[in-house]
Amino acid sequence: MNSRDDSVIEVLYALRALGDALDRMHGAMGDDMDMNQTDLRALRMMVERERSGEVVSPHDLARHLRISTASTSKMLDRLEASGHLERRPHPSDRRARIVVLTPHSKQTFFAHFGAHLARMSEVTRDLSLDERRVVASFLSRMAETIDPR
Amino acid sequence: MNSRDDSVIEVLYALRALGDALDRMHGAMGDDMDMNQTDLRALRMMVERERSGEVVSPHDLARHLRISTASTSKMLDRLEASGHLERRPHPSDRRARIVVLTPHSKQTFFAHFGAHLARMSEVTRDLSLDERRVVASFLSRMAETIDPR
DNA sequence: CTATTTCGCTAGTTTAGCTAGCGAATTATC
DNA sequence: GATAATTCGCTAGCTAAACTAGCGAAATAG
Repeated sequence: MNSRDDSVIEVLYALRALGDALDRMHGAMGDDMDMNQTDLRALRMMVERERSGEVVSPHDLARHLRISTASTSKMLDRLEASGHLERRPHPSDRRARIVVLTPHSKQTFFAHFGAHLARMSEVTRDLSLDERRVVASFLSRMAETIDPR
Repeated sequence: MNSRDDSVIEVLYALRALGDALDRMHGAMGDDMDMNQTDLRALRMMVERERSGEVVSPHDLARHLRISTASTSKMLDRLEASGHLERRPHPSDRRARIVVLTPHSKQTFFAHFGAHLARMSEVTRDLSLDERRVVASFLSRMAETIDPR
């Protein structure tokens, strides 16, 4: 019983350390790319959304980042001025906009994230296929538990 | 070969989702406790350091949070004013200080973190002992890889 | 013993959030 | 079909929390 609890605590401890490490990685990436954390989170969201073939509206960004639509407008100004994205008309709703990443932005993003990604892949490849399944499912369930969205 | 890569990507995808979820949890905790992210990160660091029996100086906090010592001073002012910590003289270096959490602060922290912790423990308890070992070791190695400190 | 470094602090500036409120477009109600 | 209500993104103005520069006190090096 005691050893069971200890093993749980070890996992949670490692989870906290990982969260810290991710924070720091994001912090360093922000410094390198000369942008703040929110703007970088927006970039990450857009990369992910484009990967899965979805379009992103300013409203989506506001919801995801939990900032006001007003602050989102200013953020989009920054990201547009720095050449990271473009505002485009929404195809069906003439009130709305969609935002799309520029090729330059994606290049910059992966140029800075690529090295991390490679090292993270390596660590993951050390796992067996079964272990990857266990880990991926655990991480997903944990994410879902922590923030059901 | 293809399925191997897919399984890696699934893990990394879940990892990103988890990072997002932790961010959101911390954001919500900050809102609930009416404090900003940096101050909350400071609190988390101090809880952790006290757990492992170490003392914390303003300088330690500045390094960990990657903010200037000037900003750290102001942050300590905030945390002291809100009754979260006390500045104490450093036992051996009369220039320096150490900062300690108040009992009230620890109570508040765990009152807000407790529910999350319980749910996270549950998810972890669904794993077998072997799986916990695999997960904990993976998370630790990943954290170490991402940010060797 | 003097010079340099380290510690935390204050003062003033900048950045990036916030709320309030606007016009334009859409959707619901009569 | 007219009009009322809602939704969308934006601007203006305010505030919080970071930053840099520079200070005095204490510690350490030459």
